[in-house]
Amino acid sequence: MTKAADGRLARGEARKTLLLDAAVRIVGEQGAGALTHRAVAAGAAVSLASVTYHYPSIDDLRQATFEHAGSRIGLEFLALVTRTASQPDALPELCGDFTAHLVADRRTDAIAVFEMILAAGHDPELGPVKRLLDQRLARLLEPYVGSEAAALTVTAAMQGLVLTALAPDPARDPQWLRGAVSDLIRRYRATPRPGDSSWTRS
Amino acid sequence: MTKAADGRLARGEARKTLLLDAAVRIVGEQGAGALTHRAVAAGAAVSLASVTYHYPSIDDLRQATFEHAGSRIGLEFLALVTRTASQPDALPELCGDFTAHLVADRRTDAIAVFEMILAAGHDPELGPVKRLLDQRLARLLEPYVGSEAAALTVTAAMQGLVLTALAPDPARDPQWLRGAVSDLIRRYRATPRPGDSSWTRS
DNA sequence: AAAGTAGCGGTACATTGGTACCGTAAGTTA
DNA sequence: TAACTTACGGTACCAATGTACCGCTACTTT
Repeated sequence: MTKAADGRLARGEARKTLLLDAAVRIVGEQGAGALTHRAVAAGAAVSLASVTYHYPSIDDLRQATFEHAGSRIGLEFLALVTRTASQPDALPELCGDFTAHLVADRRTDAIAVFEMILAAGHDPELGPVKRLLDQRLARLLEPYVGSEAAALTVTAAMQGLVLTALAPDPARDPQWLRGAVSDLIRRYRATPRPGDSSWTRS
Repeated sequence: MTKAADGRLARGEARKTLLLDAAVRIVGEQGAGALTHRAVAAGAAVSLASVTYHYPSIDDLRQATFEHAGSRIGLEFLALVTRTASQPDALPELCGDFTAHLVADRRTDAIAVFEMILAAGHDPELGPVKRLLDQRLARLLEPYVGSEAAALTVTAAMQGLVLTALAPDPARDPQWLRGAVSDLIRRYRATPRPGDSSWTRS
């Protein structure tokens, strides 16, 4: 065989993960503007050259960071929904819990994802990354809300709720997001039955 | 009276508006990271010192830019809702039109507002600015959706829809946002009547 | 063993951008 | 008219940053 296991490559991949974890933390805590080669090097306690070696240009670093953050959130959400596939009625509450925890923990990867979404507005290169994430999230909701179009709408609306909850507001109930998200999803449930009490809010 | 009209002050205010208009355009087109004293000076065709005179630090410039963008959108939305106060049933469609136009025109002030919202996540100084805008928007929807809490939820969800629509996606129907927004608001209408055909989607 | 390559530390250079400073013209107040 | 203030234009300094380059080490292939 022409290629065997290269210990160096494995080490490189591990280093990349280390760098991207640090990068996501930086973006989440200080915004996309703070993402620099040097900041990542300092955050991961490695040399500048190690960062520029794996991500030569700042655009490389940005894109990889956003993909990393997006895939982390996406996979976690996938795990959640898969876990509850047997109990579709619990989906609204579970999504509420999921997003509430995301915000309560000030998960830097969640914030980083929004930085990416926004950057996609004026950086065409990031558009596909955002669309892929949206489609993954929407597909999980599709069985519950009925159509792909409705799933995309709910996905986008959920992002809006999370975005608002991310801005600290001492006057707002910390549990607001949980209720708002579950309520939102419930309102988009497919085939509403007018007599169903779970359709209208209690 | 100790103070009379100072022509210099009036000129300064006019210059400030000129600067902020350029600043909003820059943020909307290139993101918050591109907002620099020099970029604004170039965009407004004035000297660098003129920008640093009115906004000595970059934080001053950022905050003023975000307030400027937020108030522009807020006032426009206020005008829309006020204009239609006599026909509350038309609100969903009008909001759909409003947001659709915002995105279709790639309104830089709209994009700038989102940059602000996101920046408020890690910049406490911008929190109040965002809250003020949200409250203004929510108050306009409150009569329609019934409660302040629901109005805030709809406001946040709308922002999510606009945010998604701002990222260019050739595969998505340009009219998607209009329908999604009006549908969203309709789903949050107060005291839904199950038999009403406008409640369920056609 | 020889050659090649991935990973990475160190250094350096040019650019960008925040900010300070100086001077001046025009308008305002005393 | 004299003093004062606003609103600049011009210039410069310094820190941060993107990026290129050199060289060394360890691992892999031949």
